[in-house]
Amino acid sequence: MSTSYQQQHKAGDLHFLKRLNRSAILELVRRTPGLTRADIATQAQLTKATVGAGVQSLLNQGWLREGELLKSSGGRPGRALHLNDDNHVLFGAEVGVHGLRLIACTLSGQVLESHHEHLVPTTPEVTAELLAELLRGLMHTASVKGRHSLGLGVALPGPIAPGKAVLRLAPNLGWRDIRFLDLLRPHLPRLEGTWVMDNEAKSAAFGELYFRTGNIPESLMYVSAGTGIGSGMVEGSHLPLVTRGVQGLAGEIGHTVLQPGGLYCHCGNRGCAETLVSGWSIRAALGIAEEEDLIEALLPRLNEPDVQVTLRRAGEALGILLLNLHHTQNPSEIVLGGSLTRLGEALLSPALDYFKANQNRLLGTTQQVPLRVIEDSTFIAARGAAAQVLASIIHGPSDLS
Amino acid sequence: MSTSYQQQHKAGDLHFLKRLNRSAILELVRRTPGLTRADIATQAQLTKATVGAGVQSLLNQGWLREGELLKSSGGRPGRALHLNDDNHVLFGAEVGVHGLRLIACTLSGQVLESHHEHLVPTTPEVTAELLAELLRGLMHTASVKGRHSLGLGVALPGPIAPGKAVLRLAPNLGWRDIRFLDLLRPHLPRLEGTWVMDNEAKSAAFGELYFRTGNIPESLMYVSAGTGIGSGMVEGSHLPLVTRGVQGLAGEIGHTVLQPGGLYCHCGNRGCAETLVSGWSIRAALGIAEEEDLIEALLPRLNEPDVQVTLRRAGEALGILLLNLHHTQNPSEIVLGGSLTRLGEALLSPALDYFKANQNRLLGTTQQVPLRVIEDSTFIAARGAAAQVLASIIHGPSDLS
DNA sequence: AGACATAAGTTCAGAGATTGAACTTACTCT
DNA sequence: AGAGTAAGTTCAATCTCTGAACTTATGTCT
Repeated sequence: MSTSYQQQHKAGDLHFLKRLNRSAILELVRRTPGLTRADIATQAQLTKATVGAGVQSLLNQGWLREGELLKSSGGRPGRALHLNDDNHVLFGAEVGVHGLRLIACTLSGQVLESHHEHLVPTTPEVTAELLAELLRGLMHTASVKGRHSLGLGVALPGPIAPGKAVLRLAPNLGWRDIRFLDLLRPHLPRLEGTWVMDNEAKSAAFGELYFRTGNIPESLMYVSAGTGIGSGMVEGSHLPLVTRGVQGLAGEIGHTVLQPGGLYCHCGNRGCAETLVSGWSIRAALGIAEEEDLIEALLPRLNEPDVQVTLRRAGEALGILLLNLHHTQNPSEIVLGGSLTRLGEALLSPALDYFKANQNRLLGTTQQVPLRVIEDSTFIAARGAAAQVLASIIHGPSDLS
Repeated sequence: MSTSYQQQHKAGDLHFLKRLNRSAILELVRRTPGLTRADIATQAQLTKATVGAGVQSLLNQGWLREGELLKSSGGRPGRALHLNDDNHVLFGAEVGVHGLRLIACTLSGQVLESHHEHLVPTTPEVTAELLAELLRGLMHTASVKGRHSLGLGVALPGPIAPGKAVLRLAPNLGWRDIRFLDLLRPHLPRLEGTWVMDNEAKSAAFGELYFRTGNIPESLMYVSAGTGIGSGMVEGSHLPLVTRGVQGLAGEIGHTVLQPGGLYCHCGNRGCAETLVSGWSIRAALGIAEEEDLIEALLPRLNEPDVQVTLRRAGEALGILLLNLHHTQNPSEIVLGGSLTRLGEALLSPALDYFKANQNRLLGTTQQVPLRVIEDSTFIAARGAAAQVLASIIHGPSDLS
């Protein structure tokens, strides 16, 4: 199951058609900044007249701005069009196991303000209140003030019930069946626009695809390696959809079995990927206490043999996990993030080596699936949640106010 | 990457809108036979006038037929609408490792004719010629003759290059980079309509979702357990899309690693799922020759201890595979097919038991993902390929001639 | 049986979005 | 300076959907 921007099997009236064309124009400019009206007419297969009218209305509403005059190739030069980054603001937040991350960004994903609050979240209610306070702080900064808010996206560390805004489970927070947005809303009556929430790996995946310009991959998978292991898959370069699954369990790759009959996992099954590679399994293997920051504790110890062995084994498991995703969903691009990437080569080399060595076994080609590692993924999920807000407005039923 | 029915980021003109509304009406009646014009107007959010005009044109073109007068609830009774199964025919075929399967079916997926030719395909060219001959035979049967052909779908046992009609690899046929439709076309100049080809598990998955009426699952996964193991995932109940991946490797679950450092697979890697559960691994474990039919050889031997142990181990691996898919893609429904299902309980019980025992570990719910086993999956993929033809016409750019 | 209520389906003038052709604008090349 | 080319605008024509009025067909109440 995917996020659908139009759940019903609706047909369309003229108003719908107009909206569709406006959002097609906006998408084209968003993906290829500097397009001219003539370019849009060609690519969207609309007439110059329709595009002219559509662009004009998007200019008036503050979504687009006219840019420089382009070089002529023997005729009247075209006028470049760009997203208008000055009028709107998107808010994104992530509730993580070790802290709250917040950002405010523009239509093109440019970060205006960000904040990372280190803390271990307690109850959903207290966390919501604190997050709301921090968001109010962001709203009143100079670079944000005066902009029209399009909405707020919240990324959470666990599966979300599809279709409902319910966090089903966050094992590392001890939360279950939380309607987090409902807890947040009373504290933020002034934050206007669309509110959405999603799983952190799915938000991250979405943002990595959605804010990209130029050549957009057909699909993208984000693997989030932290306390647990999760993934998010986005498909469709033109209208990107996040795969969720009936129960929101899509991407719970930490609980795919890699070692039948292996160690017990906290989920009760044996041999889950998380028993081999995850923050908690590394802690368990090396005896690092919950109170210590795992990464800070390990970085000075990377030369110790037992640390090296532990990370190499974990890395090998991560490599297998990546290969299994390659043979299950075969994304156009893989992005690896989460706090564990900060451990560097000791963990990543075995993983990337295994993946490279085995990804072409079936087809015998030399084509490599691009795999990018994000060293600092602090605000990736929060920014992705903001991207989801924008997408739900552009592709959703609303009217591009 | 998914099959997209409109590859570009096109916007729409009035003609597009009309086509969209016609196909929305057709889809509604297809999914809910017996709908009235008034029902359609409600569900598609169109006015009675628009629906009336649309239905009239679909009636004239032979896609719909008027049925019985429905019971009135205190007003004029509505006229039931149904797919018109009398005018069109869809052709579907599967090239399998042990034979060719062909069907001709109606718009609603009702099989008109079918044929199963047992043989081991040789070269692509010879196979194409033979398949063409068999298809011509189907075209001239009484129940097919006179119908307007909408096209042909061909299912093949290997990954297909996305966007191109190229079979990248069929390990069990020894084929590589075959443009099968191009080989077939010269022999079938009279078979009109849209031609498509796809991987057999993907075709099967598509057909299982697409021809269903009533409550349509949001997604469906078909697991094909035969000589090798493959899967196909379809998402979106309203506009179903098959997940393919950049290289067409999505669903190659036979080569996900279940046992790091395990047995060597024919792909060169170690511990692939196929080394634990597949036609060839069962043959290897029990020493059954290629020439023998695996199923026929085993059915009389199900009481033998070594057979039971082998099948139980294979079944357990299959159970893990299903659970891993559950935690990776979380389909709304799983359908298990392929020749191995004919082995019955000995193989299936361990698989289904493991899946049932572990699928709810994360959320702690009691909700079960429906898992259906198809005992006789002979024509499932061929019929699915026919479904893909229909879908490409209804949702594609063509005009519902 | 007849009158009334209710709901399905049709008709048609009107609204609204895209179109295509003609036109204007603006730059390059000779 | 003039011809050529391409971008963008204008506007009457076209096409589809809409909304309200109308017709048709059945159930229900008296």
